Amino acid sequence: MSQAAELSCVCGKSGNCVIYNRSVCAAGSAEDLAQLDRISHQRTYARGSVIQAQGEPCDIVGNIVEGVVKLSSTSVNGDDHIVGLLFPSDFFGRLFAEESRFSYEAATDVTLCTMNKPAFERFLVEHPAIEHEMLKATLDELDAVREWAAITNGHTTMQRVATLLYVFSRRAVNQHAKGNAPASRIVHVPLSRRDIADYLGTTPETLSRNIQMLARSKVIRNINAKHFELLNPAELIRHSGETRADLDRIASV
Amino acid sequence: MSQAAELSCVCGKSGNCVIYNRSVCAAGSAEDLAQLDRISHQRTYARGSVIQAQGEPCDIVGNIVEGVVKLSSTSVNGDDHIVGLLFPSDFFGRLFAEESRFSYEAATDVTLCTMNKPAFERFLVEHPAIEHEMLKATLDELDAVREWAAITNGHTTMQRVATLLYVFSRRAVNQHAKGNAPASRIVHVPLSRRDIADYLGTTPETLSRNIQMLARSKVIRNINAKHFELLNPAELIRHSGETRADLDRIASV
DNA sequence: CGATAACTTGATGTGACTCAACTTAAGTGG
DNA sequence: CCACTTAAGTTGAGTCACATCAAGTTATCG
Repeated sequence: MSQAAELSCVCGKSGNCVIYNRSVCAAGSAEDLAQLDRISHQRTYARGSVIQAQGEPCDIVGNIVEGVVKLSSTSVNGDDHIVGLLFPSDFFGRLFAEESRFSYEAATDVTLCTMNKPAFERFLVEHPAIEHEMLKATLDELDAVREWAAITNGHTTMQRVATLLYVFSRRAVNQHAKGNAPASRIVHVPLSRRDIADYLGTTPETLSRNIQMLARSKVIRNINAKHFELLNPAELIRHSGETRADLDRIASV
Repeated sequence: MSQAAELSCVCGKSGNCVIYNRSVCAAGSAEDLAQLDRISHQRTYARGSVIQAQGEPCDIVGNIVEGVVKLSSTSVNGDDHIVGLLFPSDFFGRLFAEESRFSYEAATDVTLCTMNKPAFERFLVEHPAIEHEMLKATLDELDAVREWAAITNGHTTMQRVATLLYVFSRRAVNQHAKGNAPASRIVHVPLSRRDIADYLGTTPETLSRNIQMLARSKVIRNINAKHFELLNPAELIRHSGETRADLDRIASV
């Protein structure tokens, strides 16, 4: 937070953007970025606030600069379901549609680089190279969502929990360090138990039991509610029911 | 089958394509279509045959002309998971990637309009308007996959079964008739029980029990394994746990 | 430091998976 | 074209993982 606050907008031509080299903006020329710079500006949202409500007309899109945004669907009987998590450099918002079928909510305090949706849509049509990047990114996202759907559906809660923990440990590495660095021993999961449960398709109670089970068997150690120490990564992978290669692929998206 | 066999390719300039007005080709000019016509040709696959194996390099893409293609993922322990079903006019294949993370298999006998992948990719880059349509279609698909993920995850098997039956009844209507015609009384689900189970994230046994339960309570009537008569649509909707509006939206994708 | 939310732990009921037998449908070759 | 074979679908019994309800414990924030 403190660091991101002093940075210019994501696509700023000054080039000091934290996520620049990982977002779609990377495909644009200096002039393109200058143009994007004009239609974008940074905004912060407190944890829990709604960025875009389900079914509401959406007028902003953009990139996550910092924090985690949850993409969720609330059914008629009131239970939430998280269908996606968005991390720094991920694009948010629903292009080319009147309204969003899902709600975008700040799962942590977040910093976003927001743009007026119609303005960005016009920009895309005028810049096929960047629209091409958007298409590629969307195709990757589609694969990732399907992969996650396959995981949440065919596996036990323990397998999902283990997968999530391992993927988060890898993702943190992918974002901070470069190359194929080993997984950090400390895993930070910045989500509440309820959000994790909604993402994994289970309840906070069952989730807690599984986490404690992993802690009792010395696979992880609970530092606090959102921090874990990875004592036995190999065992964690075994619990996930996936191969290491698959897990690393999921984490890389 | 018999009818599709005598039709020219999907994007044929002769304009007698069955799915033309629903596929991305609709955005192209006459010249564009002629160009597509040159790189595409129709192929048929027998039920059960693999169009594109998981993890294999993929060299073809295209549109479904007739039949149903299942997009599935096989995990290490061998159980299949269907992450998507493709119907006539849907695009298949993984653009801009070396290999497909999922396998494409013919769930019924299918007729495809296939194109050489690199050739179509080159075509897209040269035709931003059509690539724009691809992006919109992909965004729609992403929404649909997420919506389905939310359904399979938070609902009981009965709710999923009811949803599937209702959506299939609507989808058939959307494809054959035009406008907001009432749902047909006869629902045709051209998939095997195993495929349906893999799609719904359950087993053939549990699926069968739920279908028989609906039949016993006179909500549907089993004509044969793949055909059902809708005796009480309102009850079916009630069993699905969704609103009618939501179901219709799902079916329209 | 007190209040409220977040998380953990316990007890209990049940939906759905598993293994297994049976029935019906779909191919196949003589 | 019909017996034979094999696959597909249905039904049954038993078990278990997980949701639910409820109480207790630990964080978090004013």
